[in-house]
Amino acid sequence: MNRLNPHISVDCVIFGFDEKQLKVLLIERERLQDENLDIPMEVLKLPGSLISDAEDLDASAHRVLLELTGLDKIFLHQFSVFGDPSRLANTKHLAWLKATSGLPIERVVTVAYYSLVKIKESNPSETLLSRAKWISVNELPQLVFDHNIIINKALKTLRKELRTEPIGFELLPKKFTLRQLQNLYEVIMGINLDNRNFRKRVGKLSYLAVLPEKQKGVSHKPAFLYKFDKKAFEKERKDVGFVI
Amino acid sequence: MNRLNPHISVDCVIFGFDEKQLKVLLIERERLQDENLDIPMEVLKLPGSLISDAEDLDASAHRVLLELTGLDKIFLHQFSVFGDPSRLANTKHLAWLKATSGLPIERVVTVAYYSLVKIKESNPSETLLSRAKWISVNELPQLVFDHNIIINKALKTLRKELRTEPIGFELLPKKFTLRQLQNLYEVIMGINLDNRNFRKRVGKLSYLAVLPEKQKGVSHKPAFLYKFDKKAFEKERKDVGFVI
DNA sequence: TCAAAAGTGTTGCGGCTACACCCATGC
DNA sequence: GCATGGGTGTAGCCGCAACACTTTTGA
Repeated sequence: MNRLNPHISVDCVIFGFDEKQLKVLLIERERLQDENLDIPMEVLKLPGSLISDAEDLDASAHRVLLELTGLDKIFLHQFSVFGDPSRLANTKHLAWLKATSGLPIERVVTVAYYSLVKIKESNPSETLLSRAKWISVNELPQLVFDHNIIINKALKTLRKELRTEPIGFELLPKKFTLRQLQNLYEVIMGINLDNRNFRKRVGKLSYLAVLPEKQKGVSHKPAFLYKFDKKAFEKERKDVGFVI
Repeated sequence: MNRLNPHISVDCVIFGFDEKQLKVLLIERERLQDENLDIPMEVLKLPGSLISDAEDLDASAHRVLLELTGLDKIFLHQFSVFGDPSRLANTKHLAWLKATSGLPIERVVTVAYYSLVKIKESNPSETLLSRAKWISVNELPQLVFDHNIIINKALKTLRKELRTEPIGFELLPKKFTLRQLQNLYEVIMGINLDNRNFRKRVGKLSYLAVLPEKQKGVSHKPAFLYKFDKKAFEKERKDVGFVI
């Protein structure tokens, strides 16, 4: 009863932020034994997996993520489904999938998740480490199947959510400076923020708590460290007006 | 090649607004020939269907909707996937599904859409008319499978989208009064809006166009009619600041 | 002492809220 | 003429944008 279900998969777009760039964690697919290396074929893919029969979708996605980053209980949101009947039409990619799964694949509908991880705290398992790569979202190569489309939609979703949900913190270390937070918003949203106004704004947030601690070892005035206070956020959350 | 795919379905939460209440279009399921009417069983369900093999997900949802409302090219958004392995666990419901589909159902992952329709312009086909019912979201009975959960999530999604997207118009007649628009927001969001301020606000919107026409046959001062100008909206759309 | 980033206040403007009365129509 | 909902203006407050200099540290 714990067979793989060859009709449904999950794919995870795992975002990370390295202080300068927004990145995505991609996997170098296995080479086939008889692969003809003269015929070039995309080698990078999103981490994903067919679901297994008795497994919930969210559980599948968590499993993929745990295997890949060593991280448990992290931010993970289902954001879309991709089910175009021709999404696996690329014959090279399909042959690869059949060979590696050992299953008779016909049509696969994939449930897409996006995840936010703290790059420095992630810890890929040994076996995957060598095949996993953080790639900047601005320098994505052609990926297998429809994975570029999936990432684009994940990015759009992330930008939208970031405007209304306090999820930026998920991409930063537990303790972070206001400058790091500002950079994160600037990079992901593609905007510039006035430093003073930004500080005034976030200074009012009850759920952004300053710590009695400063940066160390920087060759300039060290900044105070902050943390996201989840409990304060849950308490304070009040939905504001709407925009028509 | 156009068999039904017994692993994946679509379900549509079709919202309508009747000036006072937000409603959902539900279907009375067929009775089984040998159904024991002494054993009560939920009779209402969301309109939905297994997808067919060569059909895109969106196309399936559009098909369901066209059959049900006679409406084509209407607002339809995929908003979630429900894939809990035990979502079909209710043995009565499952027996019913097997009997009506004639297929060996094991696990079905369903892709959920929500749709906004103008109740008065919808026109269910003869065969469905008698089995389709508009039910207020405040008076929902127990439905089959996990359909109550699906509707709740659709409602949450609708409220969220309504705050940032101009989709309320989809629920109103092509020509509507400002009072109708205000009622719609008040009912769906569960808030009260100051009439003067509401008018001032929407008065500024370039994409809300007043028509040289008034209501007729009302026993009070007739209101001007407005329409949503989609082109003006597309042009004007500029993403505003973000909320952290 | 220099380089690099942290941190800080004020002013003007525009948008939001709160609030009460007259108007046009059908009956 | 009365009941019903349509339609209008103002004043105060708050939040947001614009803008430049001093401070603290390591090298």
